Amino acid sequence: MSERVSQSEENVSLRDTLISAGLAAHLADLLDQMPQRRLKLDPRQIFRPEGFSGNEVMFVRSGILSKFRSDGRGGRQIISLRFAGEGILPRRGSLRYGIRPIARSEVLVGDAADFQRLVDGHPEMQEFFLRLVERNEAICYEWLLNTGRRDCLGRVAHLLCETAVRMRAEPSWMEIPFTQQEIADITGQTSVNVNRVLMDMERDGLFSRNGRKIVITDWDALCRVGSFDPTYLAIDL
Amino acid sequence: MSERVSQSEENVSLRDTLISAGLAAHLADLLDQMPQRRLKLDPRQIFRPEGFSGNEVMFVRSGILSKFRSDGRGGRQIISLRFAGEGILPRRGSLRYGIRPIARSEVLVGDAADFQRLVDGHPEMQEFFLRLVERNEAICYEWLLNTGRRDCLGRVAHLLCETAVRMRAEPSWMEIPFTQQEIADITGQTSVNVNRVLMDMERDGLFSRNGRKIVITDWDALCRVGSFDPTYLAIDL
DNA sequence: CGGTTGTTTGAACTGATTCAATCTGTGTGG
DNA sequence: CCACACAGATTGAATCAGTTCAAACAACCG
Repeated sequence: MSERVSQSEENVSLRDTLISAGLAAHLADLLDQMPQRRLKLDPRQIFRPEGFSGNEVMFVRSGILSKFRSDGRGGRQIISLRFAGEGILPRRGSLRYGIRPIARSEVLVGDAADFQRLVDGHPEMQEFFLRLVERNEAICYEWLLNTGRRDCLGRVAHLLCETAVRMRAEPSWMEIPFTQQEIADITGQTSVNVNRVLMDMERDGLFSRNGRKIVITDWDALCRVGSFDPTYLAIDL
Repeated sequence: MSERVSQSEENVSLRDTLISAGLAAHLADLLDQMPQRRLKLDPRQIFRPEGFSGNEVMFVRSGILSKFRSDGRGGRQIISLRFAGEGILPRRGSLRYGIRPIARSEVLVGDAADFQRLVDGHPEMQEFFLRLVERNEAICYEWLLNTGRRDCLGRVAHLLCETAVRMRAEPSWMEIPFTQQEIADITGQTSVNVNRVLMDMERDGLFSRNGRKIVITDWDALCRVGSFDPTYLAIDL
């Protein structure tokens, strides 16, 4: 599909990221030239509160955005992630979720109407975004299986695998972008337990850690623990 | 939006159901006239196994379809439901989930290509299905919050509320279409616990039961327990 | 240096699972 | 109409995975 883009590279252009995600160059140019604001977001500051208008497109240039919902009692569930090159499409009405960057992120925000015009005019682009929507649906189903049926080890392992693939991490290592609290918010657990799971997995020889940086010593075993099969993340078939 | 269609009525036409879901009559006619097979499905018989081709459209005329995934060890997670009038759109490649009717169901199956032609030719129809896709995404997010953050009582209450709305049940009562095992498969629990939750809720005066038939005595309280807010299920805004 | 944010650890607790048995309702065939 | 089979619902007891609360520790940053 696409050549590997280093995870450490901070200044990839949106154009390049879209192209590496499978969009034709001339269409990526069109999106790149759409009227847009470029915003730098500080990590963990709420960018859009729950209930905000969905009348805008967002593309992640670098970093990670999360969609989240809060339950009544201080809890928070992260329901979706957008890595660099991925986007949040417009929705009619208001969003039922909030948007919060995970790491320091750069985002392009455009007008829903402009985006709609572009997509309507280019069936190939429509096709591209349809695929992304399908991919997001597949991810959502995977997460439902994760929170619904897998045990704590499986949940975290699956998330790590998915993250490694979506970040296009080097085969051997990656910098985990999440705090343990965020891993808990994604997998429906508590940070305390996530911590214990991470230590268990390290003890079991799945990877070794140094702060957020982990060296995956046994990728196959990690996939097995998380029953992870990456095919659902592929965009080109 | 739409007039109430009785849940007991078995022989509603797809056309009517689509219209009541918000599709213009002449477009509903077109879908109705598309080449299609009509199938009657027995409850709980797997209709499409996991990994089946996604090269077809399905519309539920009556009954309920479920998308499910099995974990390795006998467990099963239901990741999505389609009630009468709802459909499963084509996907490129193969499905990562299986399809299984909940109740006795009648389904229309058409060819992906035929469907695509229709949609491409009618922007209004495209708009309609886009909205349904967005609705399904909203439901999926709601389920993630459900399995991830709510306790067993909240999960079941939320499911009951959602089901009542999507079945267009009478305000006062409904026939629960699920076995307790299926409720467990949806909410990420065990059937034993679901049973206990149901008895608790009955004891708390949220509803009274007679077999699968429940009379909801306190709808507001049920909504509160499940922190259910039906706006995400609306199609027309 | 002090403040802040995130990680690690322990101990007590509890919500939910597991396993196993019983009960109930429904449909089938004799 | 009864006997039987079968699927689903109900119940109890033991167990355990994961939470809760609280405290200590580490890393980072102005």
